[in-house]
Formats: sequence, structure tokens, C-alpha cells
Amino acid sequence: MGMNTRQGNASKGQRSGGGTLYEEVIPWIRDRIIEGELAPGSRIPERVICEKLQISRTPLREAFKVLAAERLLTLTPNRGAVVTRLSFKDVDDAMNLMACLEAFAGKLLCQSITQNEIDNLHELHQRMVVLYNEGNHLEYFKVNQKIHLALLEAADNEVLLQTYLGISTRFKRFRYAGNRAKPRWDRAVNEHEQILISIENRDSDLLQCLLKSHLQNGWAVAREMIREELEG
Amino acid sequence: MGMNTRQGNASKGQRSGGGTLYEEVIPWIRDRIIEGELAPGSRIPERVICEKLQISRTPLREAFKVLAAERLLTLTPNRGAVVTRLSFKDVDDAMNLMACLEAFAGKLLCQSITQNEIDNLHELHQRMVVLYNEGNHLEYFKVNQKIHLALLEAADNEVLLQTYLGISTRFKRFRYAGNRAKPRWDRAVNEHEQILISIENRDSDLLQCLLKSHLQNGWAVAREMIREELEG
DNA sequence: ACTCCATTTATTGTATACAATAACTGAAAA
DNA sequence: TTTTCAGTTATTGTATACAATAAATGGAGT
Repeated sequence: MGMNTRQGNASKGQRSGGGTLYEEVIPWIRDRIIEGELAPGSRIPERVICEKLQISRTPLREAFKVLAAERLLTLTPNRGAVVTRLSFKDVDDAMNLMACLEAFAGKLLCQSITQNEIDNLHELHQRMVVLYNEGNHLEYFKVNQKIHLALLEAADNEVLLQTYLGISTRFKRFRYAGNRAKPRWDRAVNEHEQILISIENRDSDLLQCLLKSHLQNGWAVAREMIREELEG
Repeated sequence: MGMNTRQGNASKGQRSGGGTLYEEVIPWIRDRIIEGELAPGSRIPERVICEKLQISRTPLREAFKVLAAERLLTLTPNRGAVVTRLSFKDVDDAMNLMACLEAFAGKLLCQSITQNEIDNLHELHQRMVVLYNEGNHLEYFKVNQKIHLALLEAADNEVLLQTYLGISTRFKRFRYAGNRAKPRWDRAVNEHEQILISIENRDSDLLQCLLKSHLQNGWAVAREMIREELEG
């Protein structure tokens, strides 16, 4: 990683943007946790990251605090940072809560969504269908994410959005696993189409119902796979 | 605040527990923000807190990162910490979301609540009724909080509980204002009684409905007072 | 008065030094 | 062999020094 030092002994190159080191470190570590490269339960000595990124302990420790607040790390005084280990129940609880939050967003957005946002949703949906036909896992998942995010944004409730994003990133790894099951795809695409229709009709009750079952269906597919990973 | 230094020049007294300085600083600042002693929008220079608490900048800056993650502070690179300013819409959005979360908790707890937890709820309710008759604002509010917390805990969903707590502390000040309106009290006590009954009957639908309207009724009373404070 | 710009001052960001605690090692005792 | 415990090493917690950026100051020119 080409993370320059600000005043360090080696390579006095200027730092890129107006940002700070701890801000750059956060996504670096976060991504490695989400990817599973930093395994759940494993310790992360400060020295290891410091040497790898060529930074001092100060900004790293600040980044640790943020990641601990996101519950991706667990900090214990005098004993350092550990990648938070998630139980199966944690994931199950999170999925249920996210279904609840999406349904609530569905209720709200029926009041607040604009035609622009609906058009944007349609465009995203078309892109997703194309990726579905191409069988492109990763991009399909990304666009799928964007659609759900767009729904949350359309609900026009900033606190809800931030809450959703927090849980979403924390359990990202498992949500991706949910969408890997191929036979689920055609059903998911179909569900999305129904969702779009109910949005256009501003049918709040139906939309809430569809969103809830959409998430629960996806989770049902991944459920046992994840359970095996976390408990078996 | 009797916060001793670990190795500082003055007063070499041992530190109390096995904790760390940044952990002690967090609730100190958090409380001052919630109490309104640190006004929304005001800057908090590191030096001021450092001198007041007799600590160095390192643990303070780590505490700032945690409080920023809780969105009580807003950090801007090279420009320091500002107490996050909340709009009326933020508070309104948060109250709606909390109603949603409590209702969800109500749905879940019908499946998971134990007799012990029900007994505990009754006990808390009795204490609250006593405080209601005594007209004791502060304690009434505290026990009221405890009841709602007990409901969330009974739902047996750790992610939900953590999410609720996060929003709860962030908007604590305004939730307190909601319960200050005296004429609201008798109605609130009555609502709580109905809630307890529906819990005993495991009537999920009724319980969700009651919890939602309970929160919304409380918010309706405080609403205009808060709007005036934040917009007027 | 006002604006502009250089200079100073204050504040934040990072690195490093040192202190405190925990983890490790290995020999002595059971 | 296992346990215990002193001594050592490694790691974390805090303070401080210095660098970089932003804010404040104070003339010179208009």
C-alpha cells in the first residue's frame, strides 16, 4: 500500500489528499476483516499493522477505536485488539433486524420517494438483470446492494440509513454468502420486480411484506451454510 | 474529577481500576454533551479537556474517535472536534425509528420472554407508579427507561439491543424532554399497564401496536417544544 | 474604513520515548 | 513430570516532541 509518511525518516513524499492517516487505515483494516483475511478471533498486534503500512502507532490506535465502535474489533485494556468473533445467532439476529429495517424503509418511502428515485431504481434493476443473465456473481451482488441502499435512501430518514449501513457493513460477509446460491437468483430477480411494482403503486403494506420476505428468503438459503461455518 | 495520572509530574497516585484513561474520558464527555453543558455546534479544543482532566492528548484523541463514531462529535481533519448539531428532522426520524425498533422487540419478546423477566417488568412498573404518585420527575424517567430497556433485552436479539442503545444515548436529551410534560404522565402509566397485559397474553400484534403508539404519543407531546428549541 | 498578504500564533496530526502491564522463558522445587 | 516463580521480553498505555495545517494578527496599500 502506497501510504506515505508525513514526516517520517523514509520517503518524504507529500501525502495525497487533505485526509489523515487514521482515516486511511480504517477502510484498509475493515476490508481485510470483511474479506476474512483477518480471521475472526485472531489478535492484531499494533506492530504488525504499523510495519505493514509504515505508520506509527498513534494513528493506528485511533483507527482501532473507530473499528471497535463498529464492533469489527474488540479491544481489551492492556491486551490489544481482536477481530470480533460472530456467533451464528448474531448473524441470524442481524438478518432479522435488517428485514425489519428494510420493511420500515419501505413504509416510509411510499410517502417520500420521487420519480427520479424510481427511475434510478429501474435503471439499477435493469443492470442487475443483465448481470444476472451473464452470471456475474460479484457485480450482481454489488448492484443488488445498491438497490437496497437506494431504497433506504428513498425513505428519507437519515438515522435509519446510518443504522442500516452500520449493520450492513458489520455483516457484509454473510450477506454476500446469501447471494452466492445460484438457484436463488431467478427468484430474487422476480422478487425485485414485484417490489418495484409495489413501490410505483405506493402500496405500503404489500411493499413491507415483500421486502421482509425477500430478505428472509435470501437468508433462508444461506442460513445452514453460515451455521456450519460458525458452529460446525 | 479525580482522574489521576499514571506517570505524570503531579500526584503519582495509582489509578483506580484496570481500565484506561480514554475509557474514563468517554462517559465524562458524553454526559456533558447529553446534559447540554457542551452545546451543540461548539468546538472542543483538545487543550481545554486535557487541562481540565489533567491528561495528555493521546487518550483524549482516542476518546474523541469513539464519540465521533457514536455521532456525538463531528471530527474534521485539522479542524478538530465539534459537538454534533441535530436538526429537528434528525430527532423526529430517530423517534420514528425507535418506535419501529420497540415494536419489533415487542414482536420478538412474545416468543422469548421468561416469567422472571415478566416479574421484573412488574416490579419496575410498581416502582414507576410510586414515583408517579410522588411526582418525582427524574427517577420516574430513569425507571421508565429501565422498563423500555428490559423490553429490548427480553427480545433476545443482541444486535437489536445494541442498535437501540446507540440511538437511545444519542437522542437521550430529547427523550427526557418528552417525559417532562406532566399531563402526559397518567396516560403513559396507563399505556404501560396495557403493554404489560398484552405481554402476559403474548399478544404480539396488540403489543406492537401499543408500543408504537406509546412512543408516538410521548413524542407528540414533546414535539413542538423540541421543534422550537431546534428551529425557532 | 477595507482588503490583501506576510508573519505569527494556536491547534491538530504524527512519531517517538518512556511507563505499566501482560506474556514468555527457564530454572528450582515439589 | 508438573508447578511455581523470578527474570526477561514483548506489547500496550500515556506523555511529549516535533511537523503540518489552520487561525489570528498586524501592517501596507487602496
